[in-house]
Amino acid sequence: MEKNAVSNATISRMPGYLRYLRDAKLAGKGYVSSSLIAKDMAISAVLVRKDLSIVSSVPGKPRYGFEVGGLIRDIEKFLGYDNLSSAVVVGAGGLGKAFLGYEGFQNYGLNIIAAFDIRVTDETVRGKPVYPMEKFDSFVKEHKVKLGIITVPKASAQLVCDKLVGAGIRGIWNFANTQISVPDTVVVKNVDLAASLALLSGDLANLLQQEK
Amino acid sequence: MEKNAVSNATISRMPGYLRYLRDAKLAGKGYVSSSLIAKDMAISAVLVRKDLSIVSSVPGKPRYGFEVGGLIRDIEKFLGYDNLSSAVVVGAGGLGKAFLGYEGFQNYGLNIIAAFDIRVTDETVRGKPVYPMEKFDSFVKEHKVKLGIITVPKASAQLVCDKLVGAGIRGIWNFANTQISVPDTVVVKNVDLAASLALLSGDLANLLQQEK
DNA sequence: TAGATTGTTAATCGATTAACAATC
DNA sequence: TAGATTGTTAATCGATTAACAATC
Repeated sequence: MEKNAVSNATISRMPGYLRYLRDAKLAGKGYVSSSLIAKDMAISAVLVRKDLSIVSSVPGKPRYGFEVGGLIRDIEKFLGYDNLSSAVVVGAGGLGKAFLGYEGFQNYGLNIIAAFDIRVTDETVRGKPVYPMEKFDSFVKEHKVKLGIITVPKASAQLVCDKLVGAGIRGIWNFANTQISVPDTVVVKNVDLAASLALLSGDLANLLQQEK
Repeated sequence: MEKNAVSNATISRMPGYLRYLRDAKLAGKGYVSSSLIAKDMAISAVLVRKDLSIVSSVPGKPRYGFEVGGLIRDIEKFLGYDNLSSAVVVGAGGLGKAFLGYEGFQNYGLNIIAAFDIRVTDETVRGKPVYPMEKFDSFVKEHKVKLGIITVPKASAQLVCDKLVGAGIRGIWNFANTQISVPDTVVVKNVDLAASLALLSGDLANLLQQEK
C-alpha cells in the first residue's frame, strides 16, 4: 500500500510555497534558496528543503538554491493544477456567492462553474450562473463535475450531501459546520473556521493576560 | 513559563465538541459517553476523554459519561465564549459581506459589529453597518475592538494590517492569502483555504486513481 | 579555494493510541 | 455483583529539527 506516500503536513504546505514562488517570479527572481523561503514564510529551512526535495524534478543547486520557474511547474503538477477541476457550489447564500465570484481559486486548480440553491435570487454572480436544485443532477452529469462545495446551513447539509453523492460527486468541501457522512467512495474535507478562531482567541487571551 | 499548557490540537477540537454537545442537548440528551462522541465525530475515544478531562470541571461519571449541560458551559468558558468579543471586518467584498451577514459566529464567541472598506457600496448588510476606512481608527478605539478580520485582496493586505495594528487591534484573522507581518504584541492566524483544498484534491485524485 | 547551500541520517519532540486500574 | 465507563501511565507513531557530509 503506497497510498499517501507524502504526508498531509507536506501537502498542506505546498500551496504556500507555490504562492511564494509565484511572487518571487513576479519580482524577477531566477533562483531562491531554502533559507530565504524559510525566513519569509516563518518555517524551518530544513523543512523547506525536505518538502521541496519531494516535489522538485531537479535537485536544488548548492550555492544557488532552487530555480523558481521549474519549481513552480513541479508544484503545480504535484498538486494537479495542470488540469483544472470543475466544481459546483451548493448553497447560494453569502458564502456561496463569495466563492462563485472569487477568481482566486483558479490559481489553486479550482474552477467553479456554477452554483445551485433551492431558491434562486440572482441568476448570475459575476457572470457565473446560479441554478435551482432541480437542475443539479443533469448539470453535474453533463459537465462531469467531480467536486462539490457545500455552503448551505447546517440543518440541510446532510441532505444536500446525499444529493451530491447521488449525482456522482466524488469530493466534497464542506463549509456547513456539521459532520456529514458519506460512503467511502467519496472524500470529504470539513473546513472548521471555529477551530481556527479558537486558536486565535486563545492566543489573544494569553497575550492580553500576560500584560496584566 | 506556563503559556499554552493545553496543546493546539486539543484547543482546535473544542469547538467540534461544543457543536456536538449542543446538538445532543437539543436532542434532549442528559449524558453522553466519550465513546459515543468519538464514534459520531470519527475520532478516538481516548482522545475525547483526554480532551474533555482538561476542560471539564466535573469528572465524567463511570457508566454514564459526561453531563451535557455542564460540559457545554465548561467548554464555553474554556474558549472564552462567556464574554463575546467584538470584531470588525476589513474588506467588504464577497467574503467580507458574507462574514458580516453570518450570524453563526455568535455561537463561537464572535460578534462582528461592523465592516470597513475604502469604497462603500452598501451601507448595511443584514442590518450591520459598512463604513469607509476613514472612520476605522475612531470606531475601533471607541468600541474597544481587539479583533480584526482581513478580507481584502492580497495586494493591500499588509497595508490594511498595519492600519489595524496602528488602531490598537491585537488579534488578526487573515483571509487574504498572503503572509502578513506584525509586531509581536499582535497575534495573527492565517486561514489558508488553498491548503485545505490541496488535501481534498489529493485524496480525490488518489481515490479516482485507485479505481483504474 | 572557501563558503554557501543542498540532501539525508539520526535525534528529538509532541501528539495519539494502547493498556489497564479505578469507579460507580 | 458485573459491566460499562472514566482517567492515567506507558508505548507508539509521525513530524520536525539537529547534525553533517556532499556539492558546486
